Amino acid sequence: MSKYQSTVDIARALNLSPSTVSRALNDHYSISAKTKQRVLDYAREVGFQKNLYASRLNHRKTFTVGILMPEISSHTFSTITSGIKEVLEPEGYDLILMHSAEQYEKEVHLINYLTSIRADGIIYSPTKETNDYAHLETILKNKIPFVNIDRGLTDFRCHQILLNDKQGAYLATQHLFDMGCRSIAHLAGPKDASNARHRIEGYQSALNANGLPFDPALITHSDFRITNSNDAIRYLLERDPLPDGIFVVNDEMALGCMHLASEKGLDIPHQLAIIGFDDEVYSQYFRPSLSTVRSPVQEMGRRAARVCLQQIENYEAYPADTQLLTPQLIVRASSRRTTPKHYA
Amino acid sequence: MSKYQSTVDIARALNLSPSTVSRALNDHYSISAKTKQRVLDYAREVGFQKNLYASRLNHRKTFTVGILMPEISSHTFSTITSGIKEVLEPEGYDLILMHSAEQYEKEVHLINYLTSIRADGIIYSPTKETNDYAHLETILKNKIPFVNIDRGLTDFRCHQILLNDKQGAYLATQHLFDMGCRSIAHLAGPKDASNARHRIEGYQSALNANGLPFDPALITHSDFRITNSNDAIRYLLERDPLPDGIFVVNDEMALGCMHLASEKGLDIPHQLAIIGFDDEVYSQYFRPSLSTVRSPVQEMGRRAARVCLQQIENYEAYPADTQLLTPQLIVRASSRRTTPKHYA
DNA sequence: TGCAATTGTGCAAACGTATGCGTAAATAGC
DNA sequence: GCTATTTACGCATACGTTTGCACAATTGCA
Repeated sequence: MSKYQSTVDIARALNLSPSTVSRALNDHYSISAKTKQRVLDYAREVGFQKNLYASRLNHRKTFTVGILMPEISSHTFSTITSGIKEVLEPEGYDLILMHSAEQYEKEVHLINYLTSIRADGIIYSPTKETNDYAHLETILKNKIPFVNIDRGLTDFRCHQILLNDKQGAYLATQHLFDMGCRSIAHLAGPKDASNARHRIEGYQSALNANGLPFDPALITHSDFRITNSNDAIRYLLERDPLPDGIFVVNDEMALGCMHLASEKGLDIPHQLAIIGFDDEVYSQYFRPSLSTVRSPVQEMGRRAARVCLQQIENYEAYPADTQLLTPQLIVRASSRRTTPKHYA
Repeated sequence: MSKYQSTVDIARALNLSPSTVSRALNDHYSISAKTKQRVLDYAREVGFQKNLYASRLNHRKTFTVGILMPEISSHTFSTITSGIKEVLEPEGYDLILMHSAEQYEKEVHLINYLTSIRADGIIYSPTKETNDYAHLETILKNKIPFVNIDRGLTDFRCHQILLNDKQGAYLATQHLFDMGCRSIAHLAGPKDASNARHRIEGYQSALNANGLPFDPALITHSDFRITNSNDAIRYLLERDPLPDGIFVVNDEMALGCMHLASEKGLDIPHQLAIIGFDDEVYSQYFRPSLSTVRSPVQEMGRRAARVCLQQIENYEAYPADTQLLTPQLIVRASSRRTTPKHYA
């Protein structure tokens, strides 16, 4: 059975008091070099590890920040995390990653875990299921530094760092229009995901601005995963007449779209122009390379971390605020049908 | 300043003793329904969260398992994690993900963190820099359930779940030979990564088995990332005569390889056959679709979790042991030059 | 009405580490 | 050689929660 030694055990073994052992382990000035050496040697020999539960019982600050994400397999997640690390690790914070796997129940459990270990701050993104924020009330009541990212929260006041999804979708749709597309379909995300909704809004807004009618038959929903999207894609590809452009809610599904379109022998981009969203690492290497909308995800992580730090330093000084990041249109071969000047 | 209320605070407010409050919060049978309700209501009102540092001070078991990975952006990592969750969450364990970012120093720090919070088990993969295992001695000395995965540890006795990388590389190289390739290059991984080394061994072994000479000029190294591999890829593509097949150490770099080869106007697979390793999600959607070697990563996670559980239940009963998982050859368009019967 | 059984609550100790304070021993200063 | 200072350590307490035990209050039963 695993059993760590304690400072008391060490004290007994070396005929010292626990306080001396504790001070020796923490390199306290008042302990003689000789005693320190004795303690350190013995501690190493028995594989001593401080019990954090005891150690932190006295201390207000834990120097840990929790990151809770619904999804960990995408480029977006790992890059956000990387941005967060960039800011928080130099400040001495440990990062604890937790994964809610798009399940509300787990999210609640893990938020409780993070507050129970008295994380100094929490950076969070909700699951697709999340529409009750009762579990976040505790965080507000205790004034825990908290930042919501990537997926917006409606009717809950807190710091948020979001992408301007509507603008990104607008850019993508406008681009397809500029490339000559006049029947633009949208392969959308889940109806209950706020960023997917905003992308639909941007899509509609761009159609509207260009005098194109909004045809509900040209929009279909799936989740964000390529493996679950074949039916939705086929629905669009088998329409008659075929749309001449598709704005896809993310690159992963856009990939599936290109794949099935190729199988059908469609010429991309001339028969069908395709643009995705997210600029995954692989998107530029595709044939044809995939046009997309890039979100400054690393910057999103950095900002979230900074906002978290500010709250840690002075909670009251920073009232809840939402930052909207600006997306960038990336034009590649999957949509480049002509080359008007402004896209040169 | 954030300040949680304690059971003592609640007790004072409700004119109860801390023990009654504690029992009420834990739904202890000996507390009256009325008192429980009073406590629960008040606790909710003030946003009470149990202090885990105090709570776990008394208890041996924490029901947490730490996962420490050098890299979190790949499909491999997220799938392994998913396999681990599949086994451990139903058993009631919380999973704590930590990221060493290929830095030995961080690895040491985070291993210490995980032992300090008395994780019931640790599932781990070393960084590329790791060749000193002093920090793992503590784990052995305290008999902490521990499983190393994906990247082998040399000269350190512990439970390991690894892929048979040599066999996978052998399969890939043999396949290129079967497709008619007679000048097979290898775009390898970092020299100090054990799985990259094993893949080189498998490559050499297959050359040898087929009577092909090993030409050191046909092997070049890079790290595993596509963004850093252009020079290495160009080195191979600019050789004269051009190799007629390349076995690439992972799919990500194979993608870069296909991309640059296409830019040079090479016909894949007929002038140059390419096969990768890992079967990333996007590989099958490429054009040409990418041949690869698939590792049962989900199963790797499941097995690691099971081995971890066994140790938690009875450490002594399971002496250190290494399991080698069998890779699977996935033949797709990037290497399918002819179609001999056994690849039909 | 008296006594036993049951119910609900409080007391006190324990978990392991950190730290203010007290003090004995060693050293310095004259 | 005596006092003053410094050095090195121990004592006691605190952190917040849990839990064995004691006990008061209530109920049940004859």
